[in-house]
Amino acid sequence: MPELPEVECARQVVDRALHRTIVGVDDTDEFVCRPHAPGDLQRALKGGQLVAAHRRGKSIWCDMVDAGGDPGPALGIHLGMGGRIVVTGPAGTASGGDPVPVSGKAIWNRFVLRFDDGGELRLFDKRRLGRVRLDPAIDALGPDAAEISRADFRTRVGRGTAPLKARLLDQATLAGVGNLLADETLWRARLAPTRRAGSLSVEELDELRRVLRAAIRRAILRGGVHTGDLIEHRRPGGHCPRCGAELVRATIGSRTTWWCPAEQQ
DNA sequence: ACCTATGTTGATAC
DNA sequence: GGTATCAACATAGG
Repeated sequence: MPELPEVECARQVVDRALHRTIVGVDDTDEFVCRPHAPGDLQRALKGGQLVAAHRRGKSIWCDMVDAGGDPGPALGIHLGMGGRIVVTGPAGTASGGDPVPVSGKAIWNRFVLRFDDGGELRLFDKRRLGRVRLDPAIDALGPDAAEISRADFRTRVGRGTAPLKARLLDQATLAGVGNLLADETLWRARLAPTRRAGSLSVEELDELRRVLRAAIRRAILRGGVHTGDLIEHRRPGGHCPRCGAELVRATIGSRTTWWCPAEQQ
């Protein structure tokens, strides 16, 4: 599920793991922890504490201190296509806070921090496309989609010959927009995903930014991008919930894309 | 068996 | 160098 709204919720879950001493690390999943070797993360994290959880786009990273209280490497967490963060409280207490109960095989816990109070932070990810690494390259990401200024949005999004949807999905342009949020936002803005990004007027770009920010806020409040008004209609035979026209489907930016051919221009 | 999937990335070709 | 495209990644579920 993870696009920006889901990742912000996950970051808030990570907040509950702060200031707890790490006594155990399961970093044995070589795909999720790549390019680190098993044991690398354990050595870097054991005995330390997470002290802050940040997010930019779909990436989370945590500031660390070591056992002596000195700054350590940052711990980067990416949820991939379907990862979730679970943080449990001290042993014997209810597992805290996760809005949707997560249950499944232990093998789907791809990375685990165990704290001295008996609680854990887990990256639960059936699909295994999530990722954990030290000192992730956050600078490679564009500005966060929920924070980007109007001026930056105009110059970064409103250029180039790629289809508008591909531009929105480019995390180096703008961080946080995924496939569902892109379709929902373009539908709300009445813009065709096939438009060349550089062909948008300043007015269209400002409106697109306004609609995107509203869609993000709404998704955070309602529990995820899948709650968007268009999303349930993204299926064969689906119709535009505003005008009733049959939606069309195509692959744009190498992702499945649905839109209303009558309204989105 | 075959297809699709809310993401990222490295290779490739302009 | 910048830009754009897409297969590959690992796995589950329809």
